[in-house]
Amino acid sequence: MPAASTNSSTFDLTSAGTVYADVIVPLAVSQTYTFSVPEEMVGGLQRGLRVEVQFGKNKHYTGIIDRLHGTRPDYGTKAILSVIDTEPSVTDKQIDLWKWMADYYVCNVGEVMTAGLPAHLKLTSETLVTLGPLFSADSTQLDDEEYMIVEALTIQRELTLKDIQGILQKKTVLPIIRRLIDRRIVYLQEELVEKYKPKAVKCVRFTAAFTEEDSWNDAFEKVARSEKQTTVLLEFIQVFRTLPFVRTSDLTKRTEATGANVRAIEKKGIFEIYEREISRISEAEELTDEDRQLSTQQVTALEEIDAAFRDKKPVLLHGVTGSGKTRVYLELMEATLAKQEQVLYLLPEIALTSQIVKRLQQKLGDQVVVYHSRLDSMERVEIWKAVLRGEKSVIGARSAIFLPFKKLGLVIVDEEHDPSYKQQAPNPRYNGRDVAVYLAHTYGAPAILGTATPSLESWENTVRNKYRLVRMPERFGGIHLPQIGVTNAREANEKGHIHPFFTPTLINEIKATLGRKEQVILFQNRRGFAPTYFCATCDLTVQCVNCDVSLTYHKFREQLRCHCCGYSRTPPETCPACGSLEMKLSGTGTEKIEDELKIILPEAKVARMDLDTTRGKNALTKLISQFEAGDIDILVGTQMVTKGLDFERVGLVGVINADQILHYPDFRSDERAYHLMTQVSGRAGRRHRQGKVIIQATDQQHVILRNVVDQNWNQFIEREQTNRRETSFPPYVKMIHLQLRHPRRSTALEAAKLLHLWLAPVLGETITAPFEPSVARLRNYYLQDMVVRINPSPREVKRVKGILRKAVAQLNVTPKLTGVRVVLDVDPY
DNA sequence: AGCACGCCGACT
DNA sequence: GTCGGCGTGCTC
Repeated sequence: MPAASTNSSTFDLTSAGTVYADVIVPLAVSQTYTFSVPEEMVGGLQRGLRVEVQFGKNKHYTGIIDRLHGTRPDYGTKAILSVIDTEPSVTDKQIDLWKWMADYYVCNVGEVMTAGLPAHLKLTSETLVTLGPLFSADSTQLDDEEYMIVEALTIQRELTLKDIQGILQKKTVLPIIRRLIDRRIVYLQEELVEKYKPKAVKCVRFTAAFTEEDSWNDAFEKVARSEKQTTVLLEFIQVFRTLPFVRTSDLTKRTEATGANVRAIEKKGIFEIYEREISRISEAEELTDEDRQLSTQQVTALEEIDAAFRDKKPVLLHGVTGSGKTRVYLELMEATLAKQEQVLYLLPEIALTSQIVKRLQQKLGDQVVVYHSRLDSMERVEIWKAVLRGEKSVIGARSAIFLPFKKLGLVIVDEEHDPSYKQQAPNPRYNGRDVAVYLAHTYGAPAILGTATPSLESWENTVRNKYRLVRMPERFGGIHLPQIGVTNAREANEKGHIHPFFTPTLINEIKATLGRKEQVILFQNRRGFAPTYFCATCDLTVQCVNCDVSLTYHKFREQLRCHCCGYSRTPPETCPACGSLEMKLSGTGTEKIEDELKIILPEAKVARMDLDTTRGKNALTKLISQFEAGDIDILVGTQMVTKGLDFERVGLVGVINADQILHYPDFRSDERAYHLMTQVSGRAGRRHRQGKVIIQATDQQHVILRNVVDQNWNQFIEREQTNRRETSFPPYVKMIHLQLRHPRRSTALEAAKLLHLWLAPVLGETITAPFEPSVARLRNYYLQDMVVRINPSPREVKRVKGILRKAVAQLNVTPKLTGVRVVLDVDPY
């Protein structure tokens, strides 16, 4: 159902009278707006060009030309103020995609444009301009107007576009700013960039002469005179087979030897000391995959994928962890690049720092760029332009679907099951995976969705023969499945047990793992120290002032914080209600786990990975590099640790509280639990050694846990399909979620009731009555929800979306209820 | 999303 | 008498 594309080529600009342009403005308005084109601008205008327009009294926006025509509207038009581009910044295909998204996700094109166009390409009158760091007061290159701006900036560090309009005594300043930006003389809202250099660690390996086991006797003879060196050599032989690399520090710490001892062995020609640059692929063992011949499984998969592509079918690649999917992607990517076509490779945001990205970049070189939300906006624009010229392929997070591909030849969506492909926050609430498949379709490009744990949606698409299923059920040579065990979480809370939250089994395994110089990942799906702070006398829980949630205690800042709106306060010492002094904490977050570990294992280096520790631009990369370098023994984290982190030295993964994951009030809870635990298990052990996974749970016999332990995907999916079908949930129905928001609860409720009154006769049983979500107030807005579940046939979906759109529009013109915001979420997560 | 217009309460 | 509260409607 793509929107019809109306190109300027269908309209003869030269023979007509006044030319009009329908312009998309980056606002939540439902239509395009028509501006007249001044005669001198007519030549060279086309769809996709950015123009400066005045919208309302004195707001200037960057708009995109959608259509040029000669039909005079029956209202007065303003003239386009200036044309910002000489070549379109946005392609025909993109505008069509924007419209399709607005239609599918029931929102406005302007909202899609806001999400899709990098900030630097949509200047508004509020934008701040600063002098670029490269500017060297060489004023000879500047014309008068440019000089005046630069002059003003040297006095006053930043200017708004309004200021500049004042300085130049004219309204049209964007083209001048554009020229200055292109020459890197000025920047827009420059962000602080903290530079982080990945570090190198010193590692030890045998020289070529001593690689073989039969030469080791010679080696021992050579070091026989030194007790220390002998110990070091013994230790090395013990560990080097099970570890992908051995750091000098691994040897010295364990043996009480010094770096000098290791260097002495190097001098004797036995060891070789080399620098291992962390986060870069430099080691032979990591390159072997690409040099190795394709396995028969990979060859078969490629053939099947090829056949599916010839049938114009997207592929769901169901490959277990370690089956060698990445190699398959690489083969496909290389073939696409060889045809001078572009590739879009999507990954969940967090996985973009992973080794997979480095592996792809290593193999494909500078033909690929990485695009994600942590880039600053100048970097974004550079990538945008390179992609528009057709020069680059992209590895990116969901927002990469917005890039202006010139000739897209392949789309890969890795970890397709990952819920973070769905945008939750502002409109458009799109699913990057689904948009990517549609995008591929519009280019006639093949699409491939890969995962070890397919989503029910994609699985169902293979059942309905919309997607072709390709399986890779076997692990690539020598990689072991982790051994998964469930321990009774109650043991951790038994009287007399000294380590709260940790069962004896888990503690012992952590110690054993650290003893082998391997690393541990612990998963706890809650950040902060404790999720509630309450009065032991009257049971009052300290709540957020803006939201209906309890505040989480953060020990680091000694603060209570709201995880919904960011509100924070110091913890009250006495109960705000009864004045009691007995204020207590309950529940467990990552911070508490981290704290406790530091007490139990004082010599271990413990770090935490959650939203709080990864906020800065490079904080995440830094943490990952440190973990990879072995500067961290135990990593405690939320969801983040489950995704795409492939560390060679992780020997143990622990799930602190599986009950929390298993008993989540949501139709997708079983699926999410299965995915989460299977994915986190995949972090344990790689090819050097079998990893271990320990799941702490009260309900040890929970059917999902059994499936995870047995790695029995077939049983899981069959049961889940039956459940969803019997209870009418996606993928067997199409789900649309409606949420109403208003500062007054009564108004929100009244609006919800009215909307339901209108919709119920048309939609019948398919719409629920309004209900309050579990968090009934958010950022001072009261919420009312309704859920629509309909037959997923395209015609029915289209009909219902039309009805919903109309009803919402109607609500927005109903007296007293105009202030009620309605949010529609199609295919919610 | 802004922003102005407009119609009711506490102040110089 | 006016300043300003935010409900309402419009932006080509």
